[in-house]
Amino acid sequence: MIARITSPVNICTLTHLRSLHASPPPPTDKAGFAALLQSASRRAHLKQIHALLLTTGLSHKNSLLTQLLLSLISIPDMAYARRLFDDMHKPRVFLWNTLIRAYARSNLPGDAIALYHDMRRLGVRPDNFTFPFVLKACADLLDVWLGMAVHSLVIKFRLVCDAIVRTELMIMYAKLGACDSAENIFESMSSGSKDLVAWNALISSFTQSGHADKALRLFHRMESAGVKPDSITLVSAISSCAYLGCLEQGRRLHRRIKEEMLGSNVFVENALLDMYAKCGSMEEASKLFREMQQKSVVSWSTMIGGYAVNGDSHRALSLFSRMQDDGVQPNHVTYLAVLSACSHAGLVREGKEYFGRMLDPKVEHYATMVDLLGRSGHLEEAYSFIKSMSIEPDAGVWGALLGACTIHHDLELGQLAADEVLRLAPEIPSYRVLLSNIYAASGRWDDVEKVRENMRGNHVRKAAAYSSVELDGEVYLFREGSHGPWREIYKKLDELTTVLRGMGYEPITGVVLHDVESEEKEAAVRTHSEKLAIAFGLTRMKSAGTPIRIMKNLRVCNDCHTFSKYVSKALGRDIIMRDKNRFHHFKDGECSCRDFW
DNA sequence: GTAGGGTTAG
Repeated sequence: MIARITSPVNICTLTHLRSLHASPPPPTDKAGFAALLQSASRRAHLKQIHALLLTTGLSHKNSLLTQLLLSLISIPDMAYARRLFDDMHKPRVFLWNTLIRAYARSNLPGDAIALYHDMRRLGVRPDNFTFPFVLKACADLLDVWLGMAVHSLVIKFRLVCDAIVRTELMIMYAKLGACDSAENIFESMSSGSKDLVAWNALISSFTQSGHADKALRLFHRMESAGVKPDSITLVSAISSCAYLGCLEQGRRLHRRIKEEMLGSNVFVENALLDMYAKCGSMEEASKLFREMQQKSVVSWSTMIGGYAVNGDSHRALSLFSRMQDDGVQPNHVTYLAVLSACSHAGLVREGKEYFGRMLDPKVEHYATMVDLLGRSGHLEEAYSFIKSMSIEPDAGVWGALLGACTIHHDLELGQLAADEVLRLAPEIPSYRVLLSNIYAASGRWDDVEKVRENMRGNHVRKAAAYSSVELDGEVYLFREGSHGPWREIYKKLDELTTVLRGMGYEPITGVVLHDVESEEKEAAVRTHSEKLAIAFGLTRMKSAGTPIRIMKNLRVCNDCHTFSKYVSKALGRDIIMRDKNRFHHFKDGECSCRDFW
């Protein structure tokens, strides 16, 4: 009888029988229940088994309830799992850990912490398994005080020497932005316990939290210490190069992977594709893409997104159709890349068609559509599109409308979008800057001042603009008007400006938002970080065939854009500039964005 | 019976 119930087919039969006859015979021993639990995957089955279990007087009921709980977590049905847990008599630490882990993994860090508190209140002693889950939850909550409190408990329970707990502590601090604390923990490890996973954990945490420079320094230190990188180390190192725009370093890593047979796989190759794309070299990206033995949906999406930001929307879209011909199913990131390709090229009709093909568009896809409509001048349509949304628009959606209103100088709609954006994301400075830009463009300096006053009052600070250039593997950083040790750069810039003026270049001072005289405005745009970077590139990179590659942390201004076009024409020198949104490939006085950005 | 590191966008 028991043997018959254990096969899945017979469970179906059991359920079927139940519907025909009132009460099928339930399993009578532990093995019977265990087998039933193992083969039941549906919530309804588990609930039936739970009900059956409650009616039996089995001595092993507790271990069966544990199994049932594990099954519920794997579905996952956290609410039901929690009810079951609360009904259990004195659950052991294993179960507490399992439930805390389940909350931490289900993106419910607050529930994980609350459960930890319940556990402590009932006097259950946490162990070395408990803290990795609790620390992950602290990191996800972005709560540094809580993280520090848990750290002190780790010390109290004498678990600070546990390698895994320590790695998790390190990751938590890095994610919380406390890089120094993360490094201190790393340094406190003996060289014996600094294993590859510990190195990788810190390097990848730095990469993912926007400290790519720290990640690369640590990567070099790891190699100096004689630890051989594996594919996971390489992914982080390559991603850091992508973030910083370090093409030379990225190429060097690629060469080493081939020559030294360092462990490569599709993750590493995807990171390389992205690095080439983010460094503005789609030629190298597509060469690698052709050579790749195995391509995942991420490989395709990276290439499509790469072509999109580099201004080659038509290649992006034809790659998208090739991908589908190859039978690769696009995911929501692929669609973001496709829509952004349409947006960068102003392909409104195509964008609408692709959007229409999506079964379950997310809020980011709506934001990209608003960007596409608004950027190409269909502001009212973009606004109606937002109003017709079936999901709640977020700050990104309204921000896209605000950005479009800034481009097309629509003060009224821009004001409306800004109100929504500031309500939803008061802490993001770039949106306030956009609003002040609209006011400035309309000459409303009092309103500009009000926005700035408000930013000061709320301690919201605009990110300082900078540009960077990589030379011989080193990154050189330039800030607006910075008078570093580079007198030659200013000299070069003056000479260049004179030549360009002779060709018809006039500084565009509309981008200067201060209400000042035009001479002062000219002085302000003269030393924008992009121009300093260009002058630096020209003085230090003599080979005319090599393009000057510049990374800008914010959007490039109209004047620097025009300036760069003139430079590319006057000197026959290509300039490749990555800004916050996209690439600008300047060649023979033209830009790949066709002045649409 | 439970634990640490990786790719696209945001």
